[in-house]
Amino acid sequence: MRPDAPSRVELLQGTLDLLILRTLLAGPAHGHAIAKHIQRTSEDLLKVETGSLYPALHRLEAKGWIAPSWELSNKGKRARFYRLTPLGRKQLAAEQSKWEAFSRAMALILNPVDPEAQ
Amino acid sequence: MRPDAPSRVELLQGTLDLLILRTLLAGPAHGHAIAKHIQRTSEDLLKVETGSLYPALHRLEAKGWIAPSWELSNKGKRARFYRLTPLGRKQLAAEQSKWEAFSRAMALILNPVDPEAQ
DNA sequence: GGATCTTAAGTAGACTCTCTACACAATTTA
DNA sequence: TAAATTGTGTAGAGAGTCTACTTAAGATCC
Repeated sequence: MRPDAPSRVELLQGTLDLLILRTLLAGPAHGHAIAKHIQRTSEDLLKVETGSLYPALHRLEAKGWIAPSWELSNKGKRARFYRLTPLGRKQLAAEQSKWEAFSRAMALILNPVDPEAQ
Repeated sequence: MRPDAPSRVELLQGTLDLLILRTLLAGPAHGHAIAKHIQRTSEDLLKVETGSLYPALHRLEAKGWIAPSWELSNKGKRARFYRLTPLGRKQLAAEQSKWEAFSRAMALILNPVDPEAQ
């Protein structure tokens, strides 16, 4: 058990969908595993709370971007596995480019190139 | 007058404070000018609506990060100029590094390096 | 047998922030 | 006189994340 979060960052609103969709690109997974993957892959910078995770999964399912099925986890427990739908792949691509645009816009403001910014 | 937004991106919640503080680092400015600076500097990717801008300015003022004073704009109209306070500079530094951490975390997930991600 | 830990899914409600859609006022331009 | 520009502001809706719970089943330990 890790003593405590190194320096956790709160999720910015609107980014969780993208994180979930991107995680599922590697293959189907259940909620618990998705959250762990995000936390581990982000080197513990991000942590998805269950109160954010499950509503988000239901939201994505309702929009037809992911599809669920009950299966057994590798610990032998019943778990709801989600997989990306074709629509979900399109959404992933859209959200990814939206993120890149936003990220670029932030960079433009935080690190201005123009010299007249006195 | 520009025909229409090229491809505008919505602000992610929690980033406007950072954008405002960073803008004021270049010197005092009034609300209208801050919004225009953000839009122009981001190459029209971002646009701050007045319904977001003014509540944000009042929020930052209430927290002691910016300080207002009525002055005349260069168009000769009364305008509320805000300047960064010392506390505001600290906050700017904190939010900037929070953004960088978050941005790095997103990159880790969107572009995983590890090859076992099958 | 009972207690506790781990794995897994879930809800309720608070909270924050951005947005749309307005109102208001002064000045300039047509 | 009308309309555009500059500038500040509010009300209310909507979205999404958080804290703080609840429930359940299997595993482990005493």
